[in-house]
Amino acid sequence: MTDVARAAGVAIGTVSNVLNHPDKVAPATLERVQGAIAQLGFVRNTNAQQLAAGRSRSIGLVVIDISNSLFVDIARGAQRYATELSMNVLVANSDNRIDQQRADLDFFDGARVGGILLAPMEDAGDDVARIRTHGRPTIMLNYDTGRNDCCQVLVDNEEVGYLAARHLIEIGRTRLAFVGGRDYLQPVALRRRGVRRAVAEENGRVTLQEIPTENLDPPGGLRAGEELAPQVRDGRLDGVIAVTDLLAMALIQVFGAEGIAVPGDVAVMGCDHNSAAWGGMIPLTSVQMQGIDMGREGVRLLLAELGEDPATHEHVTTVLRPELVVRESTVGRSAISAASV
Amino acid sequence: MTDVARAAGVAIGTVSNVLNHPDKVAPATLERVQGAIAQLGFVRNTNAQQLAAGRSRSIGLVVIDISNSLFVDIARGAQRYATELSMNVLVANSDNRIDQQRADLDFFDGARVGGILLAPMEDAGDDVARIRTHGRPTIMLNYDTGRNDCCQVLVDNEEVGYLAARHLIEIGRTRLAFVGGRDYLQPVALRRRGVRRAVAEENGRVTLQEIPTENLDPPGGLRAGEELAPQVRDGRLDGVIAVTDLLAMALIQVFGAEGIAVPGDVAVMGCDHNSAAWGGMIPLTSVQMQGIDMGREGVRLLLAELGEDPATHEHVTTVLRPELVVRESTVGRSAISAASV
DNA sequence: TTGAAAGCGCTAACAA
DNA sequence: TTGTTAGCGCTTTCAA
Repeated sequence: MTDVARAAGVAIGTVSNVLNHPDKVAPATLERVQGAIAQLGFVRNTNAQQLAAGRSRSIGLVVIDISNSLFVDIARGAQRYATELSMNVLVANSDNRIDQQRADLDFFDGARVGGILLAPMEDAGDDVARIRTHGRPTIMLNYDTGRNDCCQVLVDNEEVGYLAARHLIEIGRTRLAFVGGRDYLQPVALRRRGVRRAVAEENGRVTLQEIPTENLDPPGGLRAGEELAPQVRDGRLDGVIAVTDLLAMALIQVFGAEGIAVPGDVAVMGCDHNSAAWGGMIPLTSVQMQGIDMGREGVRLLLAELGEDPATHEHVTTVLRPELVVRESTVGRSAISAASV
Repeated sequence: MTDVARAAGVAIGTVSNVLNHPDKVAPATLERVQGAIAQLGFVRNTNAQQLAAGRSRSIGLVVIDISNSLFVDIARGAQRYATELSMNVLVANSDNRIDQQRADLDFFDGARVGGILLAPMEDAGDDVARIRTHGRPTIMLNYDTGRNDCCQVLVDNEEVGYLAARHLIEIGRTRLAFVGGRDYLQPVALRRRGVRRAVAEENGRVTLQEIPTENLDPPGGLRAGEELAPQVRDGRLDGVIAVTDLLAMALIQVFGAEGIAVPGDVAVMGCDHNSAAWGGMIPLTSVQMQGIDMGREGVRLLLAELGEDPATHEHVTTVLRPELVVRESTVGRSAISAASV
């Protein structure tokens, strides 16, 4: 910056003003300094800037698994909104490791970012508390701490399950199964509850069986599929809600191999609109998790919290409404325009 | 840090030594200072540290599209290796926008990271040159500038095409088609060349037709599939190489809808082992692009360049060998153990 | 409107 | 082995 000042024949403080308060600088000087900046290819040192200014234009985003498309969407949404506000989002991927997640949080803490967005897998209460101690707001994405100890952006996972079950019921399916996971995972428990509610509303006209699986990966789906296939043939089952798209795709694979038609014999749908399950033979009906909105809203809440007095700040929780995405696996090809592929 | 010094009853320089040169500190003092650090929950300010030290323990990774699993793998590989070296990788996603890519590069330049890994979509020569001017090494991943103006890590894309075609030939397919894109995309041109070479080696025993598509997305694959389906029925085609996995999945989808058996009537394979195409009805044979290795090698080259005198540094290009991944879409279920699902 | 100078929190050379 | 101190590149008063 000293070089720029010399080249433009002004003092270093003026260069700083050109960068930070261009309105406080005479037009002629401004132009001269900007010329020098361009000429020298000057890029200001963010470290020094942050150190001197004591504030940051960066936001740290820590996601537990970047290979899940929900988190990619969150990153995208956060990034786009931050760009609009001329802020920056840095992404750290914890690669499904809880110790890495802690390291990522500490890194951003050390970098003195303005705030942190955290999309965790499990509870990270201690880490968040520590970082908050340092005066850095942290927003939780897609995870309900249940403690009202930070702002949160959630999707109404019970509504996810409800929407899924309603959809199957509305297309005339009456013998349903809910496949997936175990209730210690927050989203599983909530989606299950929503499914039950939708079924209960039908006063016995619709039946529901629940098939837990060891985990949420395709192999679990294959086993569940083998268990369910005979029921489909016997007419005891005509609609399946898998708690994740990956599970749904695995089920469809098994049904296909067993000669069962989807959605003819059985409609199958997922619940998290995961692009890792796209491109399959049968496009999957699912429920959109609003990742883009989640990232965007996270940034918004973060900035709101940054703008408030920490002493009086009240944590807010934004709950997003999920949306049904209807594709072939429940209604068949006929009902969908070719354009939607 | 002043607080830590006071709490431990030492000078601030000693705290710095504890952090940076623990061997230069008496064990008793060391323990006392570390105690104070833990007690106060002190996290050192990376900005100040980098400013004072003039070097950085961070690496910036700029990827053009984080929703492509190759780039996710690259990030993972880079991250894991950097962690081993107690360095940090920050990821910026350019979201397929070239101006965002430039902004990302400038951001890392401003943050004075140790070096930059760039996995670009198109040429970014100007930007890289500018950043290099600032003395920051930049390594190109998965893109050959053809100018030997920086270190590069590439996959032998001609070999990708060759491996793909060899595989189909080895399982007895003789009437092949290469589907995909246009040659202005580097990987497409190279893979096509590899396919041609494999076919040429068969001295006319194998035929090859080439079907360009408008882009590399599923819709392009649907159109190509409709063009090819009649040929399969006539027996004029028994093996297809799609230049991307997404294209391959779209082809399989069309063939399925037309009642054509894969791989019975026609074997179909992709070329980039993209997880966005997993979970489909028919697991896809493809060619592994070694993303993890690419990220890892990128970090290695970066550190090597950082360790050398810039004046004498010679750019190196590492070319990774792709690997065939055989799954059902070319050899059927029988040939694969159920475990591989 | 511009210039001068005091720090931001840390590192590293040097002195004790 | 520990303490002292001069910057690192910038922002931001305050004075001119």
